[in-house]
Amino acid sequence: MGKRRSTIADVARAAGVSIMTVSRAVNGRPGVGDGTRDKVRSIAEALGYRPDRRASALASRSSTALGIVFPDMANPFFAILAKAATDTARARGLNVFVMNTDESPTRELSAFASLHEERIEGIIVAGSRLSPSKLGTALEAFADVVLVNNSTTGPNIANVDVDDRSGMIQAVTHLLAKGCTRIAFAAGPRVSVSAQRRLAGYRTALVGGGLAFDRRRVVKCTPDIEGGRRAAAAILELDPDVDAIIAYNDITAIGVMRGLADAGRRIPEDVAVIGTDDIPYAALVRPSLSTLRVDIPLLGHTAMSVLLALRDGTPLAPMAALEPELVVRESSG
Amino acid sequence: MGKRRSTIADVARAAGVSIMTVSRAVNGRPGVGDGTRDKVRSIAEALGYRPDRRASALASRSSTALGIVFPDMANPFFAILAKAATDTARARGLNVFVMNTDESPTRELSAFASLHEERIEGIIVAGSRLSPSKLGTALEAFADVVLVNNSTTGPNIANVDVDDRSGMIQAVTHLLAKGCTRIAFAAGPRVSVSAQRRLAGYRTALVGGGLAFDRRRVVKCTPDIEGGRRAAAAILELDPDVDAIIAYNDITAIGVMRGLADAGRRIPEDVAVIGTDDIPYAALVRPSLSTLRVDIPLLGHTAMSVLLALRDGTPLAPMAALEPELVVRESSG
DNA sequence: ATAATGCACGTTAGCGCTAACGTAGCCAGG
DNA sequence: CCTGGCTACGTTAGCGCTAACGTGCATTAT
Repeated sequence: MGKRRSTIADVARAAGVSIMTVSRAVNGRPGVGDGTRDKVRSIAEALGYRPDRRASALASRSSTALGIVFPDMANPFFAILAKAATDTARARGLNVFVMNTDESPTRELSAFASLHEERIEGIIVAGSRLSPSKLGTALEAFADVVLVNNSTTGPNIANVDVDDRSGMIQAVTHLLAKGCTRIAFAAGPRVSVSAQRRLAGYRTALVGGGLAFDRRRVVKCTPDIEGGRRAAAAILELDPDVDAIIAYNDITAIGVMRGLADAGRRIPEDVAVIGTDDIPYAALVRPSLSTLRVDIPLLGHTAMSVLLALRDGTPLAPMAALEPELVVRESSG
Repeated sequence: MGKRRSTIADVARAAGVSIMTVSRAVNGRPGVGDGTRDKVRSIAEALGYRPDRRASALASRSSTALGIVFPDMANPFFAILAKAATDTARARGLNVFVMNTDESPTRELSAFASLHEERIEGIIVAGSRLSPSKLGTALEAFADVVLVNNSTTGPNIANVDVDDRSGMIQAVTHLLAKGCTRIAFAAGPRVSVSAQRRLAGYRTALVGGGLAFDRRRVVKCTPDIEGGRRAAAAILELDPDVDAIIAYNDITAIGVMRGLADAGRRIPEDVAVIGTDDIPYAALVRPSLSTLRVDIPLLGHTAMSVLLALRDGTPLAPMAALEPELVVRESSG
């Protein structure tokens, strides 16, 4: 069997035409007669010819690969987001490099560098852990950028957001109505913009409800199960009579519930818990988790659609933030 | 600001050397003096030069990008596997295209085609949904292949496996010891090799335990929560007195538990349930799920390490299959 | 002293493809 | 009849990089 893969030149030779004609025929571009196009295509098929996207990108100065960067693929929120985004891209024939940064700013920068070395032009960044200025600088390497849940702006940057503030207000209001007065916040990573927005909503709603905002009730933590567990322990130490904990996201909330259980607290009788995102497991854990529901596949699909529109140069209206919806389950029932 | 990104030629000009010297210096290859190397590197840095990997791949006929293909990124098993695999690759400076096939053989083939167009040389395929012959043909396009949980072999193919058969025997034996006699299997997709292996183990253990193997107790299903729910309903219809259900994987098992709950069955009093994989949520759902524990990050890391070894031409001993470990929790306690 | 070696670099020829600009043949209009 | 315009191609010159093979010079062996 012929080991060497066939190139455009092989097809041209076999078809008795020039390589430009093959290029035009294979890419469906005008300037080829119908008969010639069909003939070239069937010969290409017979030879197993597949265009080399790298060479094509190099020559045409435009890539068919995209990138997506986020902190943690083991978090179902990002996994589902990335799934929706990559599926949307693939429906258009575009491949995507998926970069997991493990919550590390350094690794996030190195992901951007790698993507730039691949001469990727369009990327989605979800849940950046970089400061706005560092992020802004890093993003200059890309022609089109979609930021999910981040406020950094720029000429080449579009933003797709969840209305974290509003969601948080819903959560706090619900807890206040339940009679909770000692509401703590397992706040996630300080560098996360959504963490900051959730904190702002938390504070606004507390004050609006006539309660004092107490910075000591805000405990930052890593956004995973273990971080939630540690946050719960820290909160209990500061205020053993805490009666509600809102968590940065659902996996943190799950950790918080474990931490509370370890300390012998009943949920929700002693302490109510609310998460954010409504990952599929939120409804399944014990007790089932109240949370701020976000349509994650829609978010991912939207982010990619916006990126594709930027790429096409299609003008697009600024997006309204997605409104989360409070889902009350056992953990705050 | 200079919009055009700098190329190797810009660096060469600025440093007063040839582009080959820049190439050698930047890539840390021999044939450059220490002083020259440092000087070139600092000038490259100052100009913001980043090598173009596509051009480099084209010229050197070797790519620094890899691929990973699997059915469902929303399944934590694959998300965690992919995370471990991509992290291992990135530690070596390699980027990876992540392809989600949505359980569709057609999309799996199209993923391979896209990867081939990117002239990817090494890929990991986990949980292929293709027949051995179609898979074998599709994989000829790649120089190095690692198959996770698939028996297809070939000159360029390495296999990394979980010992599904053994795991299944542990599960059935445990249920037999509990006194279960009507043990059904929510079997997952028929095309999945691990489903076939789990079925074989199920059958062997049943017969070994003195029970008859009844094909009607094997109900295939999509490997997700909804599939598990439907499988449970189908199993209850065929045998209302079923006393145990083993599921293809943990998310299927979670669906099975929901289906049983919908039908008013108590778990484990009426029906015991056992899953496979031990995804992080298995321990957290209600009731907590007995499962066959697999070290998923290790599996992903191993798969990528094997791929990198193949790429390097490092000879490697054939791998022993990873042994799953039965974790008994409430669902079968 | 002289040839043989090794090292630090430079030059050349592509990798597979496409943008941009040919060119030849055809048809319409004056 | 010629001009102009169109279509269907072909030719040329790269994209940014590296493999392979120079070249010149200092060092060493003989």
